[in-house]
Amino acid sequence: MSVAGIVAGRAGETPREGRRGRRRRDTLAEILAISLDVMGEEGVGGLSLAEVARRMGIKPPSLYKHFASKDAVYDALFALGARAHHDAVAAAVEGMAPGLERLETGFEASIDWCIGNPVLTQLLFWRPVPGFVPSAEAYAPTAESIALLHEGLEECVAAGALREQVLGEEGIALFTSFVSGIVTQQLANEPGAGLASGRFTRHRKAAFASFVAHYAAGSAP
Amino acid sequence: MSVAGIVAGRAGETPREGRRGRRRRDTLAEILAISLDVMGEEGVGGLSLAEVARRMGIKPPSLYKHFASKDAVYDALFALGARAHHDAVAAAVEGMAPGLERLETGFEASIDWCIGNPVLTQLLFWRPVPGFVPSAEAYAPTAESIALLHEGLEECVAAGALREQVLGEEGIALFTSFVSGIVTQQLANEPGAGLASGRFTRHRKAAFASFVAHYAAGSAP
DNA sequence: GTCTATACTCTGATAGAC
DNA sequence: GTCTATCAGAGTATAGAC
Repeated sequence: MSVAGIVAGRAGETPREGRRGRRRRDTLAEILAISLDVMGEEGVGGLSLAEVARRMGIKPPSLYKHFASKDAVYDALFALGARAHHDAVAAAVEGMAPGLERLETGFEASIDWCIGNPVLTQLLFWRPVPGFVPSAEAYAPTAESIALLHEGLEECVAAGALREQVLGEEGIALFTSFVSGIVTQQLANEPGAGLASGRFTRHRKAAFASFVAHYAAGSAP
Repeated sequence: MSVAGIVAGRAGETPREGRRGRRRRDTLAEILAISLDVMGEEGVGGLSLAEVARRMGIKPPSLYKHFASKDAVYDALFALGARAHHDAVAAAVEGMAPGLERLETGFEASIDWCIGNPVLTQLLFWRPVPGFVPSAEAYAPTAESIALLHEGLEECVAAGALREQVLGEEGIALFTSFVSGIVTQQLANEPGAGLASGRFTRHRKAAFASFVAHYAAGSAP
């Protein structure tokens, strides 16, 4: 799902289209979508509400009818991103039979979403905004993601595919670190590349294989 | 080595110490050290030369006698960080016998340095500063680090400890991604923790073991 | 919900005296 | 190398009319 698709149905809209001559859309969603545009161009920490207002064809004070502060915009984007990421992974593994294949599908879906949503990924995983700390509500979907992952690991253990050790803190830490590492390296060093062509994402299957090799039932502890 | 140690011998100096009453030190190094302080407090992208000048007890224009622009400060810090990181890893493996143990020592040293220098790590690995692109000179030590890593992998292959496949792009990508992933997760989610206590760095040996398990000679391709 | 007007603070950077 | 003075601009946020 694209950035625009996450926020609202903004696909096909030209950036400089005037506010008046446009079909009525949810202003709140538009603020978030344009904020993402600005963050993509100026850096995640470079969001300026004045610039957002400029692009919307309104004056900065008008934005404060929708968001109490700049951090409130960040928080809304954090919540939205965490939710979208979780939903993307959950949707990808939905209906699959338990086992390593399902686990790998989730692994891939997570990386896929991050590469497709680099701005939100940076906000979620890198915390590049000085004073901003996400609210508990915004952070909530992350716990769901961890639970989903733990469930997937449990299935693999139950099926005899992975050792029990993977269910501890270590397994979760390694799995998320591997995702984070591939995504971070890719976005930092080769931002424009796609999932298949990226110098790092290209080897995501090898990364997953490493994880499995370490925890495979029958391998050394 | 501490941040202060990297830049110059500033250990034990109190932050508010006046400029006049202090033993003469290299102003250039002091600018960089205080810049790191500010970045640590305000975020990497939140560096303000005015704030640096304030803490040094001088006026902002004076800084421009040493650095042509704010990006020049970032670039100097990038160069310094890349060099320090490389040197830390090189020093750790210096004199060790070739093999997996040497490789793991480098792996650990890299993570160790990053956790000990979170601000420089963010600058080097996350690119959180909007317009800033490091110069070729600043970036140079990174190539040395890659060469050192490649050398270490070659030794392991020669010794029969790892499969030849590790020498391709994939091996380098995975190794650096694993380091980056553990460090990123640790710094983003539990910034204050140390190497041994961190929820993610605590499992760095398991991450290395995963890498080895995947490429171990005799394991499945 | 939008506007005008405004208050306030901060920034990076330059010119030129000393 | 330091200063004063200054530019030229950005930003967040609020008050209050409409």
